[in-house]
Amino acid sequence: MQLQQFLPYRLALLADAVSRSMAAVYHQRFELSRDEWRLLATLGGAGRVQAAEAAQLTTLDKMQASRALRSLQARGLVERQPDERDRRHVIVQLLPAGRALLRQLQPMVLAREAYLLEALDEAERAVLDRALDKLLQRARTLHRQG
Amino acid sequence: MQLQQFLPYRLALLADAVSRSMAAVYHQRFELSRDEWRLLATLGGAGRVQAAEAAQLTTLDKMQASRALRSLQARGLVERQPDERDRRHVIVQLLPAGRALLRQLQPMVLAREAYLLEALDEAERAVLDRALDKLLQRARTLHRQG
DNA sequence: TATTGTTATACTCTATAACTATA
DNA sequence: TATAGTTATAGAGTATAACAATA
Repeated sequence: MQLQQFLPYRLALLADAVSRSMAAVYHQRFELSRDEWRLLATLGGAGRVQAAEAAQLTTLDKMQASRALRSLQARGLVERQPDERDRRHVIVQLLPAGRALLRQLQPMVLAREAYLLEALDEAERAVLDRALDKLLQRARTLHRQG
Repeated sequence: MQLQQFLPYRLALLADAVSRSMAAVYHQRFELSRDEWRLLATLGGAGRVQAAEAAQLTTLDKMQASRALRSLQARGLVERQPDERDRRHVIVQLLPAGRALLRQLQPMVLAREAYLLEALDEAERAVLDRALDKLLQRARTLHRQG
């Protein structure tokens, strides 16, 4: 068995390298954690959402989301308000400062993503796109079964 | 921007799900860490190698490799001996117990990898194979440049 | 009694660098 | 003085569950 050819290993290396190349922007340059960056990006397209919804959209659990949102609020980037109709819920939304930061950050990470994808032609991108979905589905099936 | 369509996010989710589906075997069933599993798999195909070589083949740094190898030795799975020609070097190799464990473990993870890849036809696998390499190359370029 | 979100805590990983022994 | 490997340690991330407020 060749570890270098083992799909899980190759995916781990790639995801790690890609993640680091993005973190160079959102972490080193904007001092956001990965979770904070994910929430910011999601809230940028989502308007007002419940905390649980924001967590679900970013694949964070409620605890990770809670901590990241608290930190974003402390920096004045997002607002958290109790939902008046059910005060157990918290409604989250970007503040202008968050929007401004996102307007700076987003083009930079999208440019990096574009640079990565330039390695592939249209047909290859289409195959990759479907392959990632299919593999994810199967990996989750394996994971559910233990 | 849609986080769900963002390549780095999708790769992270996939690599994480795939990694968990493999850890279900090597970790939960055989009580190996990811680093230990990587070293075991590599030593299975490599014979006697220097510690630094083993580290390089598994993309671990010398500290991670040192710890994982110590733990594998403590369990009687690998042997570490000083190199008589240069006693700063450590030569590592699998012991029979390590080989036996690998013979049990390897078919299980390879079966899981095969199940994942069954989601794709031959042409798709070929494209994925090249795409992963090309993306890794570009991600590393980005990472080197900061 | 159940649900949402928060807090506490312990555990694992990671990163940096100091240290040991050999050369 | 340089190298291979080990050890120490601090920081970040992760996982579980106890907890408070509300329903």
